[in-house]
Amino acid sequence: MARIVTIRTVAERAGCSIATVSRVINRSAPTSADVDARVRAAVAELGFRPSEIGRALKTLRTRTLGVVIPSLTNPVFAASVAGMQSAARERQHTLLLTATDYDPAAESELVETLVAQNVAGLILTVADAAENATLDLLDAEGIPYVLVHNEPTRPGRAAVCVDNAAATFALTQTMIAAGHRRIAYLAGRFATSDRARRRHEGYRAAMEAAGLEPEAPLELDYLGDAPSHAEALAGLFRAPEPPTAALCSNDLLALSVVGALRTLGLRVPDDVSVAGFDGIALGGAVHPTLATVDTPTRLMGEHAVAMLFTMIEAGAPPRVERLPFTLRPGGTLAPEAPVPRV
Amino acid sequence: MARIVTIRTVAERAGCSIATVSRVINRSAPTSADVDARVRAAVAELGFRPSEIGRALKTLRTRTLGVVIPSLTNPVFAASVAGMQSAARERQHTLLLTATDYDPAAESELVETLVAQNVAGLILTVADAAENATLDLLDAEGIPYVLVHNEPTRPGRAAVCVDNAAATFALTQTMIAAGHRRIAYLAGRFATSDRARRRHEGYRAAMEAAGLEPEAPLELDYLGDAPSHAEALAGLFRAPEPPTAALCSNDLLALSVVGALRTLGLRVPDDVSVAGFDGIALGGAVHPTLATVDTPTRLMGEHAVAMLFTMIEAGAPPRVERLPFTLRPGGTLAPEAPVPRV
DNA sequence: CTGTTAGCGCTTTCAT
DNA sequence: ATGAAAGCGCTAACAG
Repeated sequence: MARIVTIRTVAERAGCSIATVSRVINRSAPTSADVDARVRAAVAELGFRPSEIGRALKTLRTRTLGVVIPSLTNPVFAASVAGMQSAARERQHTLLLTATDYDPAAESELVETLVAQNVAGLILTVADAAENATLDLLDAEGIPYVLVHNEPTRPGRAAVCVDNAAATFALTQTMIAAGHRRIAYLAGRFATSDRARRRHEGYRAAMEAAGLEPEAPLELDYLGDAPSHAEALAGLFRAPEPPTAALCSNDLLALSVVGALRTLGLRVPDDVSVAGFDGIALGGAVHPTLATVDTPTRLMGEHAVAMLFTMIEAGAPPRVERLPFTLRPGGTLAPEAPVPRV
Repeated sequence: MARIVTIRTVAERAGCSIATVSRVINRSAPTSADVDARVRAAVAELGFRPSEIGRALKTLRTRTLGVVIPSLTNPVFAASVAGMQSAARERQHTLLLTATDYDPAAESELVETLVAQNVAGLILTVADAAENATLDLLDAEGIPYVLVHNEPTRPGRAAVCVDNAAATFALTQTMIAAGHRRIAYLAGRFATSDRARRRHEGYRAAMEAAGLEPEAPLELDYLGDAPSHAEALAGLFRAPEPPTAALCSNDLLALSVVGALRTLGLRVPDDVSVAGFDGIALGGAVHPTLATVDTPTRLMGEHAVAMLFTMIEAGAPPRVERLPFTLRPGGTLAPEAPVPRV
């Protein structure tokens, strides 16, 4: 199966030593035009590709980046992995991809698996970047890594993210400016997303800055289907003074909430406005379009790889790169109709 | 950096030879309870994880599966990769993920990269499974691989897919039963998707079986945005006798087409019915919901891994596994209103 | 400019 | 039941 043609086969065919073959292939030392041509011919004839394994064992360095994300099913992570893949390919690297399925306990196991493969570095989105034994381990072993989406609170951790609190602050302000006063905050599970928590802080700050009462966050599982969300939302939206708007901690949840509200007989945005967070492509394909915070998800993946390489190759210190976000208007966010103000 | 603790470190600590450490770790030969305990203690204390590289070099076999897909941005592929990842993890394997970005020329390069990494096997979705030099190469080298989504025409190629033609045949019949007579077929680029071609065959067969005139397929790039699609569709739908329904070769395209039709001032489904293919989750989240062929995308990824393992470990011959599909009704598909029939 | 050789971490005979 | 030693494919000293 696998490889039968090794560097030795090539050396024999070219009539030189394996060291010379290596030199020609990697241009790691000058070689004569003569032997150079013979080696290249032999390589071509035999269809030789040097084994990454052999190289890795010698150099203790692979051309592989380990990736740990919660799930590929969320387009946000799919997009950032797409960015990583593209950036990694530009640098002749490949991605070793793993997913936790939102199980924080899986993180350490997956990281160990990846470390055992001698990945050159890691890119990960974890449940909680603050309290994380796995990251401590990587720090201790000096293995370079970059967080994506996570916005680390403690210094010394490299990350590519957006300013989550500032973004929800701005989004909440927009909703308030549209006349909304009772704005619900619906979140994915806080336990598996420090993003959801940071985003809630921005919401609360904006509410308080406007002299409004922040609602207690309602935690939903956005992997759940719309019917289950309808149940969870029924109490909130059938109360005497229901919210006129809902800020959701991510787009997938927001889309599901729109469906759930319809199930409850509420119109979006006429009865309830909805906004999300992330800016997934499909938010623009639905009708009405989803109002959201547009984050450069794919770019975040690309930048994470770029940053990881500066750490690996130039020994750059960890830093946090906050990419710009924009508010994306959408049909799901309307002026609060019944009692219009300012 | 990487690993400082090797099998030798463990052997010293446990006071035995490295061979014994290996035996204990892999249970590859009986060991005394005494040394067994010492080795395990040493492993735990030192935090030792055997290097996959060292193991791979010796055995010429990694615990890694190579994956080649067109793009992670399409939820269909993201879902099948999610299935692969989960199935691979169950078997202590990881995925080496690459994407072609719909460039068929990239396929061979990526496969070579993966083969150079000594992957245990490959799972791929290619532009065209029939004419494919890369697959011929894998066949020649005897490297096990399984296609996903592709429905190979030539025997001898392992694949997990659905019966694309049968599915669009059934879907087209449903549209015809709803009274539609002029049904357009909108496709992603045929050149990069043998699926789109197979699906068109089913459409044409159903139209002809009903004595209707199949429309020439209109090729669209579903990575294009809705405005560009609106232009492309304007001619077709502003003709004197426009189609009353559009069958799209995939869901992402269908969602985009729904948006484009709206841009043209056409209502869905009142003026034009739309159906897709794939069954991506978000088709159920939009309003109206997308009528489509529901394919078990994630399951296809899982089955592909399972099949690959039977080939790797049991030397099972390549076979084609066709998974069941279902027609998913949706709000985008309505009875043809103006002239209702049967 | 080129060849020889050691050795990366591990598994696996072959002895004992 | 355990150890010694070879060797997987490659790179990098070191010689020449």
